[in-house]
Amino acid sequence: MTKNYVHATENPLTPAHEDYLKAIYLLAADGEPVSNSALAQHMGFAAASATNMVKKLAELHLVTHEPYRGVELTDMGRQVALEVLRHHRLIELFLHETLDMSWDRVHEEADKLEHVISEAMEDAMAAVLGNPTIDPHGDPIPSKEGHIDKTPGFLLTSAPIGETLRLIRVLTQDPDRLCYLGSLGLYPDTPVILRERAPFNGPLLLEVQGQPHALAFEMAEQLQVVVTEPTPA
Amino acid sequence: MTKNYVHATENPLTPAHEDYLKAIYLLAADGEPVSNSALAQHMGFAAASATNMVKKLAELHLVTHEPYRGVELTDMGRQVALEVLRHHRLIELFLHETLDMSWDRVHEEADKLEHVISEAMEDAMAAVLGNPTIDPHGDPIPSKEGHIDKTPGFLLTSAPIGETLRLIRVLTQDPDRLCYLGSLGLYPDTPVILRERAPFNGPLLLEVQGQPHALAFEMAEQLQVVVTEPTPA
DNA sequence: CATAATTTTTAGTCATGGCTAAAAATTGTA
DNA sequence: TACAATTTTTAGCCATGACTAAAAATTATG
Ligand SMILES: [Mn+2]
Ligand SMILES: [Mn+2]
Ligand SMILES: [Mn+2]
Ligand SMILES: [Mn+2]
Repeated sequence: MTKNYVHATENPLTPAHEDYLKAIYLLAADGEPVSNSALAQHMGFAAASATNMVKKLAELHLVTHEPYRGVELTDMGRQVALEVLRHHRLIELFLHETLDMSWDRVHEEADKLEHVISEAMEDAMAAVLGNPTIDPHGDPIPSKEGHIDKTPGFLLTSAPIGETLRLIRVLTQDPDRLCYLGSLGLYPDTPVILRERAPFNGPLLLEVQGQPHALAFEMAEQLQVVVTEPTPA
Repeated sequence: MTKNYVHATENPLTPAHEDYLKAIYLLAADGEPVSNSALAQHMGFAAASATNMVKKLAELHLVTHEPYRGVELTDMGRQVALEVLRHHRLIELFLHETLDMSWDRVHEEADKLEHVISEAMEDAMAAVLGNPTIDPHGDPIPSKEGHIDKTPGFLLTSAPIGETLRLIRVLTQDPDRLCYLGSLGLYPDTPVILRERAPFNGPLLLEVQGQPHALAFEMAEQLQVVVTEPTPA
C-alpha cells in the first residue's frame, strides 16, 4: 500500500556532502553555530565554496543556516555526520587491528573509505572487531543508532603532578606527530606520570613505562588523560 | 639534479578513467580491438560518453584509438588496468575471507573500493591473505608486477561425461546466479561429475558432493572446469 | 557614530563526465 | 554500385563542486 516512510527524497549525498556534514559536526563540539570561515578552513576550500555547499545542505534539511550567523546541524544532519564518523573510526580501527597498519596512516585511508563502504561491510567490520567503541586514537566510535560517548578526563597540560595517569585519547591526526608519540610509547591506555611542568608553557617531564621524556607543551595539549584510581584489592 | 623519470605528467586518473581501462582490458580478452559500442554497453553509458573518454585516454597514451576501428590498451594502459583488477580481486577475496562476506556481495563492494585503497592497504591485504593468486570466483589476481595467470580448463558445457571434474572458475558476477550456484555447493575447487547433457542446449545433469542437480545450459556456460587427474598414491 | 577591516554572500568561470540529437563514416544488402 | 542500416563521432547541454573577484553585510576601532 502506501510507503511507510515520511519523505523518502532518496539519498543523493555525495562524499562532498558527507565531508561537510562531518566537518560541521566536529567544529560544533561546543554547541555554537559554525562560522562559514571555520568551515571553509577546515575543508581546505575557499569561503565561497563552503557557502555554496551550506546552501545545498540547508535545502536538504541537513543544516539550518541563518545567513551571516553560522550553520548548525539538524537532527537528520547530525545523524548523517555520526554515521560518517562511525565509518571513519571503525575503518581506522579495522585497518590498525586487522591489517596491522600503523596508527599514523589510518586516518588518511579512512577519509577516503568512509564514503564508499556498504552497510554490510560496516556491520562485518564491527562484528569482527567485537562492536568496539574506541578507535586507535581513543576517539569514540558512534553506535549504529547514533549514540556517542563523551570522552572523560582532561588535557595532560592540566594534569596533577606525581599521580599515575592513563592516556585515553590523542587529539592530533597528524602522521608525524602520531609517529613521534608512538616512538615514546604514548598510545591510548598507556600509564603516564607527569613529573614536572616547566613554566611559560615549557616542556612537560613525563615518565612513560619507566622512561623519562620531555614533551613539548603543544604536544601535551593534544593528549587527554584520566587519573588512574589505585586499583582496589 | 635532474629528475630521474621520463615524463612524470603526474597521475590524474579518476575512478572513471580506471573503470574504462578495466573494461577495455576485460573486453579485449581475445586480443581484438574493442568497439566503441561494446565499451559503452559494458560501462552502461551512452556511446558518445565512451567516445569522449576514449579520446582522453588516448591523449594520456593509455590507449590507441583509430577512429571507427576500436580501442586497444597501450602497455601503460594495460599496467593501470591490471593494477585496478588486482585491487578489485584482492578486495573481493579479503572481504570474503576476512570479513566473511558471501561471494555474491563482494563484487559490488570491490567495484567501489578498488579506486580508493592505497598501496599500503593493498600490500597489507595481500600479506594477510598470503599473496593469493585467485579470488573467490576463481578469477586470477594479477601480481604487483602486472603478471596474470591464464585460467586453464574449459567450459562445463564442453566437458566430458562421467569424468571427475573440478570447478575452477565462475564467470558470472550476478549476485542472484552466484547465490544459486552457492546453494548447489558450486564454489571453486568443488569436484563435479557431468552425468548427462540434454540436447538442444538443454539442462546438464550434474553430481555435486553426491547430490544430483539439473543445471541450465546458460548457467553451465559460466562454469570453467578442469578434468581431475586420478590422484596417484 | 563614522569609517575601516573583516566576513559572508553573490556572480560568474571552469573541468569533469554524464546526456541527447544530429552528422558522418562504415557496413550490409539488393 | 546504390542505398539502407548501423556504428561512431561531433556538437551542444547539464549537474557537480571547485575557483576568483566583487558586492554586501557585519564587526571593530578611533
Ligand atoms: Mn572524507
Ligand atoms: Mn581516529
Ligand atoms: Mn569501479
Ligand atoms: Mn571476482
